[in-house]
Amino acid sequence: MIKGNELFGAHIRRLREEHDLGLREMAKMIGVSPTYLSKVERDEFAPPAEDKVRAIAEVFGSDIDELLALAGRVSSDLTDIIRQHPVELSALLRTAQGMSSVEIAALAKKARRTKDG
Amino acid sequence: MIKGNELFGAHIRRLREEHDLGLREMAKMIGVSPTYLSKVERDEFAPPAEDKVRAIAEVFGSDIDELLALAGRVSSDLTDIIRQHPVELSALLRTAQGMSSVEIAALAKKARRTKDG
DNA sequence: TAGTGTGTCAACTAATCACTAAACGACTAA
DNA sequence: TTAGTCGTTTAGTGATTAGTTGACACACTA
Repeated sequence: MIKGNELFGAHIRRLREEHDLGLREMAKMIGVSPTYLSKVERDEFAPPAEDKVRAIAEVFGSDIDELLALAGRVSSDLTDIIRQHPVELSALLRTAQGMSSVEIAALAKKARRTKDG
Repeated sequence: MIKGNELFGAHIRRLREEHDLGLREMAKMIGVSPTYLSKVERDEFAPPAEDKVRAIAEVFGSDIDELLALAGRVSSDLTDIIRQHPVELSALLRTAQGMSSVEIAALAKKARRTKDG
């Protein structure tokens, strides 16, 4: 889980320490230099590119979309989906603006029924 | 309306010619150089940044989200919305993947009812 | 006390993005 | 016939993104 208003860097540093993982070791796992990871973890550098964020999510078993959001990004497969029906999906998303997570989840459920059944 | 599989550049060139607008004149309206617009229109350069695409949509009265989609982009306010509820909205969008425009429009309508009460 | 592991600092960099300036040939109108 | 307009060509540029390298100080331990 992501704590309060934890920034991306602080969040992954906490995860890394909770998993007793060294900086160099983790850097190797996600394919960046230790120096870079250090700066990212202290939020001195902006969060890395999408593929690196995905690698991090995989290491810790985090939800990819949630971690990408914390990194200020949106998964590229989602923007691809929007570009296929820009008018309708833009309207849908703007309506979802201001709704609660529970309400949106209910809407997603309704969508699944519409699609399957 | 966007024709068949018209690229961004070809599309805005057609719009411009239909409106009897000169290249230099339009370039001035949207705040770029004529050179740049010429290259964009022939799809030699990638579509411009979001603000320029918005300016173009305004000139021709096009739907902004539709034109942004043709430019390979998604409005930044939409990605902001997604980042506020990444888990739920990602699920919703992936479910919408493969649905028809009509089905998605119906879902958006349902959402509006949910929201308003 | 030499060696190893920890994170950090300063200084760069390669690639991509989003453009611009100036000159050019073809055409038109005066 | 020269001045004005059209879109195009060549040759760049400044800003941003997404990182890297190598040296460094500190703590532990054999």
